[in-house]
Amino acid sequence: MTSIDDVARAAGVSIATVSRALRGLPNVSDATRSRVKTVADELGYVASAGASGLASGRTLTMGVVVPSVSRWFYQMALEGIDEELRRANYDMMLFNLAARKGDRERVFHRSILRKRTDALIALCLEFTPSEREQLLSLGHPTIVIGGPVKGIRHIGIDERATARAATQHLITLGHRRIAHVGGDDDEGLNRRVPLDRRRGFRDAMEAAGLAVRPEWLLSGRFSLAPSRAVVNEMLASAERPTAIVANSDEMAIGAIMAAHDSGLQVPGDLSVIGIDNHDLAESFGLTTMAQDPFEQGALGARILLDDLGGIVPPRRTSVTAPSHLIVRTSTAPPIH
Amino acid sequence: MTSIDDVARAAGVSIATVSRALRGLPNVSDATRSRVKTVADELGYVASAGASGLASGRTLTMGVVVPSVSRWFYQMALEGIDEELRRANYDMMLFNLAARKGDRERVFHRSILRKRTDALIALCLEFTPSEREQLLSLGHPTIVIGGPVKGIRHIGIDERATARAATQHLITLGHRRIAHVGGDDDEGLNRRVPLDRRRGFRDAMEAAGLAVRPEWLLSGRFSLAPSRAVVNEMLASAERPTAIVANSDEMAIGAIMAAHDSGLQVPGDLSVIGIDNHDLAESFGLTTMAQDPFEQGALGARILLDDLGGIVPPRRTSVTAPSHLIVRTSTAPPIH
DNA sequence: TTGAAAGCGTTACCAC
DNA sequence: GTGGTAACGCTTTCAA
Repeated sequence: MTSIDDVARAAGVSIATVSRALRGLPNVSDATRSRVKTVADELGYVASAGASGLASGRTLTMGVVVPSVSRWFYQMALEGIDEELRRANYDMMLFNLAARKGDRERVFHRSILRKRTDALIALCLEFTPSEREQLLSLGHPTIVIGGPVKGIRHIGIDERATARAATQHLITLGHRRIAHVGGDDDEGLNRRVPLDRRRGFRDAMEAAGLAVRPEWLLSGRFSLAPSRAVVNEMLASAERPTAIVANSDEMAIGAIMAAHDSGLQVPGDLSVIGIDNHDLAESFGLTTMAQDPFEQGALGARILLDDLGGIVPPRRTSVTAPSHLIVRTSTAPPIH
Repeated sequence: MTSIDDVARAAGVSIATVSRALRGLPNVSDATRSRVKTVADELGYVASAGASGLASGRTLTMGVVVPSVSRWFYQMALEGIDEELRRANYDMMLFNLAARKGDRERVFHRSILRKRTDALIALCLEFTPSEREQLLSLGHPTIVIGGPVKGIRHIGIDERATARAATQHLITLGHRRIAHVGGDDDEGLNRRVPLDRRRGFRDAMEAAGLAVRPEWLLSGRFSLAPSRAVVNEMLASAERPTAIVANSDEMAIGAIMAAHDSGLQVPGDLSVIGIDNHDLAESFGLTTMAQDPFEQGALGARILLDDLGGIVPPRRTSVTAPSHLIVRTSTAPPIH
C-alpha cells in the first residue's frame, strides 16, 4: 500500500524523481538514485502496474490464449513463451478457452479487449470472422502459434510436409499397407492441422503409387485411449496394415499399446510413427517427426516483444518452424 | 481506444451514468441503460482494466504461481482454478517459476507485488521466510494448493494417510516384500509431500510388522523415465520385491514398464500401485490412490473469491481434500 | 435518476 | 538534475 508519495517524502525528493530513479532513467544523480532505491526498498515499495499502465500506455503484460493447458503442445509452447517473457520482464495473462465454445465470446470480448495486455499470442486456434476482427481492431501485435490463420501471422511447422515425411519413412522401409490415425480435433481448434497432416499422408502414398484404403483412415481424437481403441478394432479385421502413421505421438502410443493388446510385436508385426516428439516418445521407443513447440512459443514471444520494442519494423511474415525425423525402435522393414 | 467519454458523448449522458449503466448498478432508468449499452456495443467499448482497478481497488485478476506448467497435477489444478475464475469473471495472471531458483525473487518481488491481482493462489510451493513475509504483507487473500505451508492455509490430501492406504492395499493382498519409489522433488517445491508419502509407506509397513529394506527405497525423481531406470536396476538383483508403491502415477507407470523390460508380468510377478489417478493411469490399468487436483484448484479459487466477496468471514482453516483407492489390474495377490 | 468533481498512483512533459 | 503538474480512464461520493 505504500505508494510513490511515501517514497518521495521519505527520500526528500519529488515523485517525479522517484519515478525516474527507480526506472533507471537518465538525469538523476547517482547519489539521489541510490538514496531513492534504498528508501523504496526499506518501504517495500513497488510501482502499481495498473497506474503505470494507465499513465504510460504500456502494461508489460502479454496475453496468451490457449485452448487448454493439459496438452503437451500447449504446455511446451507456454513454457517457451514464458521463458522469453521473463527475460523481458513481462508478465503473462493466461486466457484458457478450455474448449468451451460459449466462453470464447467472454474471453474475446470482455477480457482480451480490456487493454490489459500489450500484445497477444494465440495457440492453435481458429477464429471466427468476428473474433479476428476484434483482435485486429485491438491494434496490438498478435501472432498465432500452431496453425495458419488467414490474415494473422503465425509460427508452425509445415504440417503437410511433416506428415508426408513420416509416411515416406515407412514407405522407404518397404511398407505398402499403411494406415493413418488422424481425426478431427475439438471444435474451435485449428482444423487445418489434422487435415493438412492427412493430406500429407495421402501425398506420400499417392506419390508411391500406394492405395489409401478408407477403412484404414482412423480417427483417434488426438489422444491415447481413443486411438488405442480404434486401432485395436482395425487390427482385429482379417487384413491389417504393416504400419501406421499417427497424427500425434499420443495417438501413436495408443497404437503401440493396441498392437500389444492384439498380441502383435512392434515393430516386428507393426511399425508405428508419430508426430511431435512428445515427452513420452522416447520411453516408448517411438519413431517420430519431432517438432519443438517450446521454441515456437519462445520465437513467437520474441517477435511480439521486438514489435513492442519498436526498434525494428514489425515482421509481417509467418515463420515455418522445423521438424525432423527421429528414428527409434517402433519402425522397421515389414516382415513379408 | 474508444473510452468512456466517447460513449457518454454518443449516448448523451455523463460518464458516471455510463459507468453505472454498464456495470449493472441500480439507479439507472431502463431506457438510459439500454441506450448506453447499445452505444457502447456499437463503439466496441470495453472498460480499461487498469483504470477501473486504479479507481476501484479491485483488479478482477487472480494471481497463480506454479512451479511449472508441464506436470499433470499443476495442469489439472490450473484448469480447476480457471473454471471458477471465469465463473466470477476473473482473469488469471500466471507466474511460472519454472523451477528456476533465481527467478523466484523476480516473481515474488517485482510481479506479484505490483498490485495487479486481488488474491493469490500458489501450487505446491515451499516458501522462504522472506517470500512468505512478502506474501503476507501484501495483505490479500492467499491459499496454497498441494502441500502444507506454515502460516498459510492450504488445500491438499492427507499425504501420509494416502500413502499408508496405498501400502495397506498391497499388504491386504498378501504382499510382504514391498519396495517404495519416492525421491525428492525439485528444489523449491514442497518437500514435505514426498517425505510424508514415504512416511505413510513406513507407517503401514511397520504397523504390519514388515521390514523396510533400505535397498528398496528408490528415488524416481517424480517422473517416468528415472523411475523406470531405478526399478529396472532393482529388479535385476537376486532378491526382488513382489510389489511396489510409487509416490506418483508417472513413477508407477515407469515401474510397470520396467517390469516389462525385465520380462516380468504385472501383476503376476509384480504388483504396482501409484498415487494420483493420472490421465494415463487407466490406460495402463494402474491401481492407484486417486486425488482430484482439478477440484482442489477449483475449491482454492472459490475460497479466495469468497474472501474477496466479503459476504462471509474469510475461512482461516486448511482443507483436507479426499483421496480414494481405485483398483485396476496392476495389483493382485503375490504368487508364492 | 443523473451529473459534477474528486480521487486512484503513476508517467511524461515542461520549467527551472 | 530536479520539481510541478497535466494527463491516463475509470469509480465513487455528493449534490441536484
